[in-house]
This record gives sequence, structure tokens and C-alpha cells, in this order.
Amino acid sequence: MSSYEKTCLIRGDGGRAIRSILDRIGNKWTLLVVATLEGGSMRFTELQQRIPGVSQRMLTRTLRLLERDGLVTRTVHAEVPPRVEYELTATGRTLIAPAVTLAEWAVEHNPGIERSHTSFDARAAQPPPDVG
Amino acid sequence: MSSYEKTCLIRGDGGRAIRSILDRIGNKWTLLVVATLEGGSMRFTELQQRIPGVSQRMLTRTLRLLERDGLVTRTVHAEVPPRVEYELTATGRTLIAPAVTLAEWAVEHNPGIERSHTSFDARAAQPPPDVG
DNA sequence: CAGTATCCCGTCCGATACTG
DNA sequence: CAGTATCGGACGGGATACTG
Repeated sequence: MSSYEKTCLIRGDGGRAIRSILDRIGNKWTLLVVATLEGGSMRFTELQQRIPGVSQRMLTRTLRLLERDGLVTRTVHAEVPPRVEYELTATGRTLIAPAVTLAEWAVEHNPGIERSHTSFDARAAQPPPDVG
Repeated sequence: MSSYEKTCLIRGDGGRAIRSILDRIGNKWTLLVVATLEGGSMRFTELQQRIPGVSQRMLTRTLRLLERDGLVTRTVHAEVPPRVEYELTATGRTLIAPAVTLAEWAVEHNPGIERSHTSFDARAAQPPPDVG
């Protein structure tokens, strides 16, 4: 496949396909939940403990969206106290590879991006360089 | 690298590295702009024509953020009428590969995800199935 | 234990109008 | 041509309080 044909996977149909997954993993907690569930079936509280900073509200929301996407299963056990297990589906597991690819890119290029922010912001704060 | 070690690229430091790039490509027009600039240096108007639906405002914003990240260069030519050329930097070009990887995943799994939405929403609209 | 409900703020995004 | 200014709606996300 040529380079142009590859970018068509992004541009094709106005990028509708890639948008739908970006609308999901663009959310703050999604990838953290998926990566954490890579360790196997897990309960709500255990997930919350393993993901520092996530609130009950946001963990619930994130899990519901992933369940709706068919990337995570939610299993309620009829017990007292209630026990709910979350687990990646087969499809959910396939998401990890491309996510890791992106994470590798991020880890490699973030330092440069942050340096770029610094210099860009410094330039923006200055009056534009003028001749004379 | 083990599967666990790979997901650490996502979970490491609370996912700060991957968040910064997701905060960029999570935005609606970013990847479309990057993929379009893969064709080479381009003017503002040409970009706008090649990206259906983007407004002047959003194209400007997107390009500024990409410039700040050091993924795109902005070159103003001192002419009348003004001519401004945008081009991917070396770093910007390296983003295309992981983006394509994600797009491939999206194209492959979107049909299943949309079917999942349909059945999930149908279930949610129904009263929960009860024994008896 | 595993959620819901409510409030509130910031940002994304679109639409529209104006300019060096 | 390549922007900027302003307005308004929608949504993500944090904090807090309540519940089967």
C-alpha cells in the first residue's frame, strides 16, 4: 500500500471510522481502563484502586461506554454484597496493540513536543521580531 | 517486551505521555489536517478545500496547535496577497504511521462497534429481563 | 460494593461577522 | 488570502452527596 493510500484510511469518508474510536479513547480514562483490564477480569473497586485519580462517576461512565462499544463485558453476580466483574472482550483486547503503538510514539516524542511548547509560548509572548 | 510491559507504556506515570497526544488528535480536525499535509506543503485555502466541512476558525485553531506542538511549520511569504504555507515537520510525519495503525483498527472494527451500539441501546430501552 | 443524582466549570466546535 | 472577534450550544470531567 502506498503512503497516500494509507492516509486514505484516515481521510476516507471524512475520517468517520477513526473518529469513532478517537471519540472513545480521546476520553481521559478509557485507555487507562483498557490497559488495566489487560490484567484480566476485575471488580469495580479494584479498577478504581489501580487507576489513581479516577472518580466513581467517571469510572462508571467510562465502563458503560466501553460496554456499549462491545469492548468490555459487565457481569453482575447475584450475591450480597454485590459483585460486578469487568473484562475485556476479544475486540477490546485487539485495541491494545494500536494503543501501545501510539503510546510508544508519545513516549518518544513528548519531550520534543514539550520543548516546542516552551519555545512557541516564549515567541508568542514577545512582540514579533521586526527588521530594523 | 511482555504484554504487561507494553501496557505500561499506556499506564506509566498515569498515562501522561499518551494523554498529551490524545489531547491533540482527539480534536476533530487534527488527523485530517495531518493526513492532508502528508501530500506536501500546502496553503491555508487549499487545506480548507481539501478538508470538507472545516471552518476557517477551526482550521486556524488546529494549525496553531499543531505548530505549537512542533508537528507543522507555518511559513509566511511577504507578498501581496499574503501567502502562508503549512508543512509537516519531520516529527509530524512520524505521527502518520501510528495514526494509520489506529485507522486500520477503526476500519476493521467499526461495523462490530456499531452493531454493539444498536443491541446495547435496544437492551437499555427495554425493562431489564426478569425471572418469572 | 457499586453505583446515581446534582452542580458547575472549562473546552470543543459551529455559525456569523469583520479585517490587514 | 488568511486570518480575528464574538456568541452560543453541547459535552467532558471534577466535587460532592445520596442509595439498593
